[in-house]
Amino acid sequence: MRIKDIAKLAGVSPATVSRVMNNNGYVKEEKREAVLKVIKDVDYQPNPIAQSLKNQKSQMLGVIVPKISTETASRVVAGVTEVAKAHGYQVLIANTDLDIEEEINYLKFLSNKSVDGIIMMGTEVTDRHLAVMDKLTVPIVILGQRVKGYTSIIHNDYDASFTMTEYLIKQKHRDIAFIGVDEKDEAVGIVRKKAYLDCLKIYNVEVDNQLMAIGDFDIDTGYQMMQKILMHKTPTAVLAVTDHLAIGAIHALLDAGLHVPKDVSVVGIGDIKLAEYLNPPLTTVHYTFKTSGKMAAEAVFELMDNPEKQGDTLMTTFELKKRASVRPL
Amino acid sequence: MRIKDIAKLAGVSPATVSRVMNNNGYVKEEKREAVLKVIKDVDYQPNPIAQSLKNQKSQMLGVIVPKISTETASRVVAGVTEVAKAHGYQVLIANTDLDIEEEINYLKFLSNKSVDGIIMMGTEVTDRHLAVMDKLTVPIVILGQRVKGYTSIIHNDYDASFTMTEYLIKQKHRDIAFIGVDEKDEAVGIVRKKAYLDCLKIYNVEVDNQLMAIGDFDIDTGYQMMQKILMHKTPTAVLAVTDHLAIGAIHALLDAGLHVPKDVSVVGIGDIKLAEYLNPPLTTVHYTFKTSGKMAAEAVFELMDNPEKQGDTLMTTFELKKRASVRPL
DNA sequence: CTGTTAGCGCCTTCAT
DNA sequence: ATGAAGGCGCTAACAG
Repeated sequence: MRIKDIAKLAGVSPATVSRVMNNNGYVKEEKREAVLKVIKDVDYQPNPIAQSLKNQKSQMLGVIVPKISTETASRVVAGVTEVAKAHGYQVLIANTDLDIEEEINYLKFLSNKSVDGIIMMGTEVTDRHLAVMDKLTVPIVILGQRVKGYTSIIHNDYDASFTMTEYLIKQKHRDIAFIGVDEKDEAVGIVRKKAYLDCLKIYNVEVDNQLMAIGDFDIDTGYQMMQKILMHKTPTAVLAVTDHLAIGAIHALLDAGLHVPKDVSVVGIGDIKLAEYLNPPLTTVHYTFKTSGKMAAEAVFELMDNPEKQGDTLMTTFELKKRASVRPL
Repeated sequence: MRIKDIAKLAGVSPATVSRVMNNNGYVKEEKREAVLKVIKDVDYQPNPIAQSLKNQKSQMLGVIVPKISTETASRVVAGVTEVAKAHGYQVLIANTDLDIEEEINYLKFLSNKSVDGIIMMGTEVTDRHLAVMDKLTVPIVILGQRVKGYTSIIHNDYDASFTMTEYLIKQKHRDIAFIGVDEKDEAVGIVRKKAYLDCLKIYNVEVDNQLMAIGDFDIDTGYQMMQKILMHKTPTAVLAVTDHLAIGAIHALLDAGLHVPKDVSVVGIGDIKLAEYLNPPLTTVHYTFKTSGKMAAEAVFELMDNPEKQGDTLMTTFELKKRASVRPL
């Protein structure tokens, strides 16, 4: 069913139908009603692709995620879709599965007018990303990392990690192990580690390199890193840069016959949904990922109207969730 | 940059450029190379919207999910995107947030050629859904529910629930509580309950209605339903129809001073990622949601070529994950 | 107030 | 082997 058919049925021209549908231009009341009636009768819906081609707008937002099947990503997407819907937009998901090439491919693909704005939830932003991003004609917002010259929504990783470390120190912990991730991930790999180190320094707590381990993002890694640290020394507390790593660490401790938190306190960062239902409930930092997604989407719409605002950095809030996995000394 | 520009730069006609890009028709080798060079030099990418309009294909799959920020949904989407990518397709996410009206709206919206196929992960399929679905011109696959006349990918809810109940009975449990959900969700609300009841019957275990509670899908509900059941009687085992409900139940038991599994065994269904890391690790049924997503996507592509195959029902496998939350009596 | 026309960018006859 | 022309469905400019 095309606009032409509606026009014929209503005894008017296609232009009139268009005017009625888009509510612009003048059209005599009776004709308007006739058109409306036909539209309703045949349940006509205009072809969005044709509209896109004509309007040079696709009414779609593209979201590039490293791995959709993670709690973080799906919460972000939930936030994005919510705002998108409010603007009459659809959301296109590009799942890169942590493949940098894919990220760049999607960046290119999405740029050709197939979406009106891009939200990129990257882990690593390389020069090649920047090369592609510089040529983009649609607004882009980076989520999770700060990228110079581009609007970024970042989680306050530094303060979060610092606050957490400080909390442990105030509970009189001094032997605080650290389980981190590779530095390729700027926010998680570098910033959270720096905050930990800075905090130790400020409080005059000696840094023991053997109490630090770096690995991947998964639970198993947390388990292995914890084991590695235990071979050297048993800390009184462990700061893991993600909740999953913390869970792995807790299991390694239990398997080593250590009780949490009686023998060793453990904290994470991220506050996954189940953190409070773990045993013991995990002390962690709550990030508002859905809100980040909303902010990112709002920023994109903002940029669609005011491209010159490009470059802002917005920081989301966080909240320390004190739960039973920490014991004061 | 349009095809016309490329044509001009390469000294050929737009038609020739099109032929080169789509690898059809004859074009002299030297011209082909000239075109290819220009395309590479200017990093030209055709406008997918114009292609869609012309080809009457959008190269996009639509996925309607009840709530993207759930582990199930995101795993399904991961599977769909994987298969879609292999076919050169993009994935459009429609997040309904459990709103039936939205589901129907999206069904309508997606049908106008804005996607070439739809995967609907519904909780409830009403007559109004069917009315819209009947008019669809693009293939649709239902995931998670069986709908007559439509290709459906279903999880083997009956056998899974039956197997789980049987497992408890074989561990000599007789007072087996049941925490279910509303019957509006056919697969989870009705089928899993029926399997539980059938199994009790077959093994001549008496059904105690006070040991059964029905509520929502979240952890808190599991907690409350368990409390309610405990007011009546302390069962030796609890079958919760989802892992989240099981987690809530475990907490209610702990708060009531009961140990799991020493005093009460608890099992769930679904095998969320953290199930094995809970304390105690949760005995549950593992569903392959990502695989379901893949199957659904493959079925859609299949239907695009052979629409007459509409109506198949594919059942995914499941696996009983025996973990420490169950104690034999 | 309404209809005709042109064009968004691409692909596919048709003619050469 | 290649180019010109028309059309996918829609909307905006221009007449009238």
